[in-house]
Amino acid sequence: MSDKKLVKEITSRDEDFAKWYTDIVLKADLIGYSGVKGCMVIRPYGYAIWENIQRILDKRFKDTGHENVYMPMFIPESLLNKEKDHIEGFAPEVAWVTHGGSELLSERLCVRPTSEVLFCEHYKQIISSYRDLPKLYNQWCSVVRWEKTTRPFLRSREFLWQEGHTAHATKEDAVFETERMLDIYADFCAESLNMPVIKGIKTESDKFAGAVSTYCIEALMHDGKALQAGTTHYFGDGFARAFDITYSSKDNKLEYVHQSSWGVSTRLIGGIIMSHGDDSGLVLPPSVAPIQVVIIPVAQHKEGVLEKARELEERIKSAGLRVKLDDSDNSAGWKFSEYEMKGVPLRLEIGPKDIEQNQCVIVRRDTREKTFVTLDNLEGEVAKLLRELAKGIYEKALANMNARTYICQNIDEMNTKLSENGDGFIKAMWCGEEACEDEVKEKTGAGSRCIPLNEEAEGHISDVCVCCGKPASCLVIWGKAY
RNA sequence: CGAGAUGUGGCUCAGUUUGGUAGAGCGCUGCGUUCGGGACGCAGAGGCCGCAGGUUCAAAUCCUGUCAUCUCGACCA
Repeated sequence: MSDKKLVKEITSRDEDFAKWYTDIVLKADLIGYSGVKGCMVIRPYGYAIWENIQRILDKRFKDTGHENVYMPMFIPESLLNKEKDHIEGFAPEVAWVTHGGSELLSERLCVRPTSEVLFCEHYKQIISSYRDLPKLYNQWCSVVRWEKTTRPFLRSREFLWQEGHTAHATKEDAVFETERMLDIYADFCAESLNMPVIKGIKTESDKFAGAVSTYCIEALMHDGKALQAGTTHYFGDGFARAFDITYSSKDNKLEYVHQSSWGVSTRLIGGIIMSHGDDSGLVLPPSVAPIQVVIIPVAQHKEGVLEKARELEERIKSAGLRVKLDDSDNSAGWKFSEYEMKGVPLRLEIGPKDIEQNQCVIVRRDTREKTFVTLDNLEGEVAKLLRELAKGIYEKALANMNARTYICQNIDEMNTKLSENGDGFIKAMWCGEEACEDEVKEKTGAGSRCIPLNEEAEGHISDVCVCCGKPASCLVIWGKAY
């Protein structure tokens, strides 16, 4: 009955995933469009999710010794040009500032698409001894990339992110940092976003411009498309050589530093939406949900109901949770739908009948399961339900990923699996040749996502390349990507 | 960047073919009745039809350009 009304509101997820996604970002009040293509207004409810992501990650960064800084948003063209691979990779999508007021600038400035060169220039100034190392800097900022096709959160021209940039004395230290941050990202996705990811290395052709190796975490969305949720890079001493960042070692030799960089962006919000959302709207992971519990008074005009609701609000707040009491005069049914759209993990209903029996009703957003909770143990039950919901949506997302992961021996099999079961991850062996990588993408639509790091778990499924049949060098996860 | 579609009160859209006084539903405001899954009645407010040119006595409607949104490709966090 109510379902009929709900389906009218947003497009069914399985009918048209792309439209469903757009409906959610707009109707859950996450964003508004602006007058510039690909630049979105992040509204309070959407921004609050980002603030929670920031708060949790920032703590993890600081706990591992990182410091926050802020770099300028403009990069002189000559500075950007210093590292050849880097500029070649980014040139097609940088935005340029050419005028100050009506004056033509003597050198045009690019709006940062990423800040490697700024950090390098600065590191050159402040690093001179092995005693200055490591430098573990991070910045929270926005960057601009002039994308051709744009989608809210997934690919916008300006987006918010954090970028860590570190300088180390040795290759080992820099590689350790690169892998450590990848682990932090993967843990964060699992624990705080309840989104399972696969850790891997990008192939040569997919590497970051200027990197020796690029690591990534890849998540699988509900529709079977892959989303790169985060990335870390090991730079070797390539940037150090281009920018002349050297230090004197203990034995007084001049050495180049070894560097890493790593980032996650507001794209994660897109990942949350597409991992957990359903036909009623968003489903938010408790750790980052702006509102974890919404209290809906039933028959709130009746004596004692609002008072009781406020009392429960205060108790839940005191327990350290984010809670909202909706005492507006919308109907209870309207509120139910509204907060389902917004993905609030738990809904607490309190009405005259409940008060009589010293209880309330708590409904889980993901399963819609109703629990009658005695008020004596309210805080404990709420915390328990939030934990269970977090676990539940993680397992659901993991089950989706597993169900949509196919092991294939050849290209025909890849196409068969994709057309029979829908998009997903394909595990198949690869010889290491770029030509085969391209051919697979051309024939199946699925590109290489990564070479998974967790080899023992991923397994060795064949001795030969899925494409050319020559001896294989590694397992690759293939998939269509956002 | 290539192909296609769409821009009309806050939202969803009708009106454009055939030029002639800007419409509906929802939402919003006020009052009253309601309240355990998107309540109802009555009375109101709100739009130079994305923007800029052009044709015409007259343009939401025809023409040109431009911007934005969506879809599909190519390219990319």
